[in-house]
Amino acid sequence: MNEKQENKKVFLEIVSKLKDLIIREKLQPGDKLPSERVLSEMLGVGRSSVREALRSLELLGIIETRHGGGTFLASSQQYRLVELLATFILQENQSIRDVHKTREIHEKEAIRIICANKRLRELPVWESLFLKIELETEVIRDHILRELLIASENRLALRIWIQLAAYSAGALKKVTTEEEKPILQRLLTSLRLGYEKEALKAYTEWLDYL
Amino acid sequence: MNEKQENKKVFLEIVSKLKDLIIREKLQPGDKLPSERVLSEMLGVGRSSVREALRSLELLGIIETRHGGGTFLASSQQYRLVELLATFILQENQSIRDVHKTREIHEKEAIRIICANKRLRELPVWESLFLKIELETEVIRDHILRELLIASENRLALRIWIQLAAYSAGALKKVTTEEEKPILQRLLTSLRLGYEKEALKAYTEWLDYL
DNA sequence: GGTTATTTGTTCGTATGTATC
DNA sequence: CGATACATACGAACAAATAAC
Repeated sequence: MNEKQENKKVFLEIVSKLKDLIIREKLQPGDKLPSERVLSEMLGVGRSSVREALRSLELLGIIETRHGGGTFLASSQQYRLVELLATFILQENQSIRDVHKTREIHEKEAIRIICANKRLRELPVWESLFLKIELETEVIRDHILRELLIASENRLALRIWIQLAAYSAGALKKVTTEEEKPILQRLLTSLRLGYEKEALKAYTEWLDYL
Repeated sequence: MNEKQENKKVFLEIVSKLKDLIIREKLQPGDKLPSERVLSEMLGVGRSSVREALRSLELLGIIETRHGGGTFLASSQQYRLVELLATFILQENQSIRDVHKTREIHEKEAIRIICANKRLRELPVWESLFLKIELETEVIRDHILRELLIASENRLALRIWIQLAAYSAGALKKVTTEEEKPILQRLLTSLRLGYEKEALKAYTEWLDYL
């Protein structure tokens, strides 16, 4: 796929080559990458340049390095969207709003998909969540939302949502209050019955408590 | 409070210090950062470590370096992050179905947002597109969809969509056929009138021609 | 448990190409 | 054109952490 792009910068080429390597070797999270010296020889570049590329990927959270151990594909693909966005890019209100809006897009779509599918509506997890909300004083917001995303059976959307949720985690309330309980239960009940409109309405109401 | 964050990694400390520097000195896009050697002395670290930090920020698009010129705060602060992470996330996620579904999520949401907003509905671009479809034999699908995403005024969603669209570009038809014309025109007309339901229906019909 | 080899962490020196004045 | 400042890139060297035996 990637023809020789004649990148002026060596380290960018290495980043690209590393990406190819990860795909070609089908490396899984936690797998070990070749050592810096081996990469340096393999690619015919200096070790310093290899390090510059590896560091860049490390800052992104794509790889993890252990001193004396080696370099590994990140085990928790949480990436570092959170800190990076927060510290560098997301000073503007517009960007913050975009993150929340995009989260909401995926959450609402998950609700729609579940409502439209009998099998998904009847998953036992909704009853479990209902009881959990009933019994526990605090429920973690994202836990509920994650279940929605998981149930909607779109792994890519789930992955995107996880990144966005990780960012919002710092800015939003983490747990639900007593007030939200009835709203949430209405959401879950509507969901199980397939009442899309009511479910979405409850979801929208819930957003007001953020 | 405490400046010293006790990061194990020097390069991460430098990244952090650079962030502080940018804020403290109130550097604006395009402004010059101290040279590598100066930074190296200022922070009491080796030049290679400084370079590793600078490269990381460069990959993120936060700074730009000009060979022989110096290092500058990036003029266009873009979501480079989205593009970078997208390549990795999309590669891990080998399900093309998920890519299409996620595309559709964003496209449908864009339609909803436009329908719900008078100002967006009245954008001249819809009439232009309508005429274009009328006059030209072939219209590029993604061109139409991109306009929808742009109009929905969520830059993050737009960037995500662009990545998804690029990824699925090889698998889908690129241009519209004669048959699709009336459907598309119905979509655009409904959009301008704010008939969300009809617009979404036309969109769904259009999907069948993919 | 200890020794050795491997690997990353960090710095430094050197040579080279580029930009600016 | 020349001089200077700067980034680019490589490689050597040693420290420190880990892994292997």
